[in-house]
Amino acid sequence: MRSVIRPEPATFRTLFLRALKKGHSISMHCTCRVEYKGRAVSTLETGDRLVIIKPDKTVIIHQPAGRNPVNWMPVHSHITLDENIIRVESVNPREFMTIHLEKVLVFLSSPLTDGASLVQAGSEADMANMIYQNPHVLGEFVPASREEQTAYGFIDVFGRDYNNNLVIVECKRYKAGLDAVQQLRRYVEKIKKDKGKEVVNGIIAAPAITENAKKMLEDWGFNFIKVEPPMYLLPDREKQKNLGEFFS
Amino acid sequence: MRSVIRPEPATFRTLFLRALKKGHSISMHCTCRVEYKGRAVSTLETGDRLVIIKPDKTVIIHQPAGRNPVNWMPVHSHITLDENIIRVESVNPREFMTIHLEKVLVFLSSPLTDGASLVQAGSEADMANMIYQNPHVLGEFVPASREEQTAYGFIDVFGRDYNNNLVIVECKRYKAGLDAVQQLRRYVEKIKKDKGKEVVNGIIAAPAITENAKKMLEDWGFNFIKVEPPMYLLPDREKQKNLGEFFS
DNA sequence: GCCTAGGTCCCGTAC
DNA sequence: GTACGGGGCCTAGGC
Repeated sequence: MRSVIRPEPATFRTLFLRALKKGHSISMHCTCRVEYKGRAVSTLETGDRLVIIKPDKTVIIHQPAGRNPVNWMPVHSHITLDENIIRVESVNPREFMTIHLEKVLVFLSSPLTDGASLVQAGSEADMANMIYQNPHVLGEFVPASREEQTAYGFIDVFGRDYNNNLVIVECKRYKAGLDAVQQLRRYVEKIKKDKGKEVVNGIIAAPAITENAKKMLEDWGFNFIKVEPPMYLLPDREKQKNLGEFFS
Repeated sequence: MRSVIRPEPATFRTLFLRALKKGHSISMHCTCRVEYKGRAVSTLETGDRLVIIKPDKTVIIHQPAGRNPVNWMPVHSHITLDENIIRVESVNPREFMTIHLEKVLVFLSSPLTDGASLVQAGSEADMANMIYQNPHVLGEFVPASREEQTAYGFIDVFGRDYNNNLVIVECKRYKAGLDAVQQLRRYVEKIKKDKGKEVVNGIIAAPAITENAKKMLEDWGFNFIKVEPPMYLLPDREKQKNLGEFFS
């Protein structure tokens, strides 16, 4: 572990290359200019920033404000140090970044070890599971399959209503917008066409829906049902994939 | 500017609170556990991470791998230190995060000053500008308005073909997918309906298009035209906003 | 490798 | 404030 304030250029280069080679995590506060060329082109003129280099060769540059990095390079980039210039290169997508160091204010490196991974609940998939296990939240709904792949995308939950009509459910963990309705519409049209069904019902299951989306939903004869995403871990039930039988 | 390896708890608290108060940028490598509750809920068990706290009270936590933070809190959060626990609270959206510090491996803070902002080219807006200034790239196309916010939505480029039919152009800086086609379809349908036009043509202008999207595009009688986003800064031409006249 | 869709998406912009 | 769409989006999951 090393931490050096205002290292001399030679010292910095030694520390930097050693940390890079050993796979340590590097954090440095520095004054620099950044050039990027790849999917777009950009220049960031001189200023003080935080530069992060991870053992997996991800490079992230943060200005002193905002949640998102101002510049970055993806995992598994190729990193070299050329005098006071850090050159970063990526193959796929093909992109380049150069960090022109004017001053290294602080250099810091440590061998961080982290075996944990985030355990999380409240996703759209959790919602789909919850509906599948508690179909009554959608009223007259009998679930049949979950996370079904179609040529036009994934369908969250599949089922029938009490009149035996097909029902397609699109879940959103947040307030549903126009895009959610379009997505549902795409699935319904595809199923109607492919299966030659006259009536296929569509449901948006979400905690809320925007005005415009509600209107478009009604224009297409679909329904919105208010459902909150479950904020707890559900018991893992084996996925049921039987669309073939379902349609027989 | 401070940099301390393995600070004592009391020392850490002093340094942390002082940096927070002074609006310095904090970067620390530490062993910690993280709990989050808000739009979702999550737990990240103990491991070594980089914790960033910015002067604008953004909090970002990075594991030693991957481009994205594993946990974060938005700009303008409320941050307090309670013994060895950093508590972070946000009002909108309402969320909470706690960082349970086990060991501070390195603490680092500096008063970073950065007045620069990213200058970038190659965006979708750049594409729309380029098409507006060089309409011949779309063939028989006469542009009329650009990036027009109308009751029908945000349409990239508007115009007519040589038969005087309305044309709506949707630009994508990357390969266009199903969502792009549906977006175009929505705009075209809206214009047709609201203006009582029989024929409204739709164009996807993008460097490429997926197979399924191409198929859906053709099903709806729209066209794809290959256009690359301009990777250089265009001369800024004043926006022409005359949709009202255009439709008269 | 491509395609599709989710994300504690973030972010700007128009209303 | 909400709504809508872009992003060098990133990332996971299928094929």
